[in-house]
Amino acid sequence: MTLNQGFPLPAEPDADRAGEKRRDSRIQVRNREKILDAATEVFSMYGRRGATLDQIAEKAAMSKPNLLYYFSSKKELYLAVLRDILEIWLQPLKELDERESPEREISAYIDQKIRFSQLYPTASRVFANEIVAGAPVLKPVLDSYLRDIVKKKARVIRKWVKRGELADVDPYHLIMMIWAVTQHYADFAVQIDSLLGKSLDDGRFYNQTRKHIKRILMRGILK
Amino acid sequence: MTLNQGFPLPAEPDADRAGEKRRDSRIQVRNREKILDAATEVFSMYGRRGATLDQIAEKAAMSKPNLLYYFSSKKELYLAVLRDILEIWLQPLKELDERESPEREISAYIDQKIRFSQLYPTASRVFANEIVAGAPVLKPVLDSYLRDIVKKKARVIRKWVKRGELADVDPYHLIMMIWAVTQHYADFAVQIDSLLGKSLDDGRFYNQTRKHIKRILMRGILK
DNA sequence: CTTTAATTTTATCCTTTGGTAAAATATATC
DNA sequence: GATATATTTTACCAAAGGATAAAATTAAAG
Repeated sequence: MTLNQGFPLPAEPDADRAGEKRRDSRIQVRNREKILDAATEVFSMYGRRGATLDQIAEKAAMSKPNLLYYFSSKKELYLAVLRDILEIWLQPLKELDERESPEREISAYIDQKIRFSQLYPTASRVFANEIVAGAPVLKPVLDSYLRDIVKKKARVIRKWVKRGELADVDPYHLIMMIWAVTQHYADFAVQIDSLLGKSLDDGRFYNQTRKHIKRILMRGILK
Repeated sequence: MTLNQGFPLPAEPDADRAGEKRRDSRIQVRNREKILDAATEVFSMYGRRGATLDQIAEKAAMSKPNLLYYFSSKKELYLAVLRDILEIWLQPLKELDERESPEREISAYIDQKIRFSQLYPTASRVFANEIVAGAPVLKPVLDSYLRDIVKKKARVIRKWVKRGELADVDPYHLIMMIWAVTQHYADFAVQIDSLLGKSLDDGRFYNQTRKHIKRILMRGILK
């Protein structure tokens, strides 16, 4: 679950220096990933501040100083985790294509979002934590990068409305609704489990949820 | 913003002992409320573990030991905050009445939920934090109290469906959807602000949001 | 094999944090 | 206004937490 393709977040100080340091020995890759996974889990439960390096180190099965050998501070680790998450979190939205029908495109978008909730629930919760906390780290990204993409996609939706293929919905609110509903199943998974005894891990429930969300939303916005 | 009417959460050890202690002098009430408000804010940003008593004390404009005079531990304070939130968070759902039309009732329910997001955004975020963190404290409440209410209300919705007043929706998913969408505007307020430059504090935006959510959802579920 | 570089461990430091003790001050009651 | 009670302040403490130093170990290169 590690992508890390240079995101609009400050890169680690000593990232892509040309060929100065040969990076990524086998063990390097393996350990960084082990740490990132552990960190994602811990950050998802306790947030940036509540998470402790001891806990993360333990979950990654290594000593704290050893962890700090790979990520030189808690903040750097947190940034690395967020970077990975943002990448996969944003991808689906970028794909909305005005040349296709809104029915097809929005349906596909919902599918991808709910898929993300199924595949990366902890990542989703780290993200949720960051935003709920006021996005102390991501704010700049929200204000620039995300803003631009969403604006662009809002235009696509507006076009569909003008073409008469979609009811007269506000594009922004529609996007928010889709985010809210799909992420809810990852972020509030415990609640869902308490009330329904189910989770998206259960394939049957996953599909039922997916279809249900789509049925209501699509009915609500299609002409 | 302080209700605290004996909730299904463990009461403070020395709560309702008959008349042994005369409680709630003027100053007592004022300070407890000041603390609860400060705590709500801090917990909403950093979660239970990330929040610090120093921070809360500072925001409440008193010394830490003074704060601890009113709430004898961080945990007790956290419980008190959650108790208050749960109370107002749950209220609206209890009011769903099968004798009325689903159109009217669900519409009113959405109104109340979005109102909560407008009035108590920080409270909503404390709640979100607790659930995202895996509901370490609220789990028992979710598993019993909330579960029962939701089950009861699911029955109401199912009745509407059988009567043909509502499309064939799954009651649980419908409730989840409403929660997700309405809470989103409080919990992810920063994101909304980044993308739209608006918040529910803005009356115009509040109404636009409310109507938009309702339009799509109601259209999606009414026959 | 040696030598060099990468990785891991052990010991330790300083700051923050939840919480206590006890003295000091303010408030209420008679 | 003296006495008892409630509230606040000051001074601490022990544990936890982020981080560093340096020694010890392992892996890689020649």
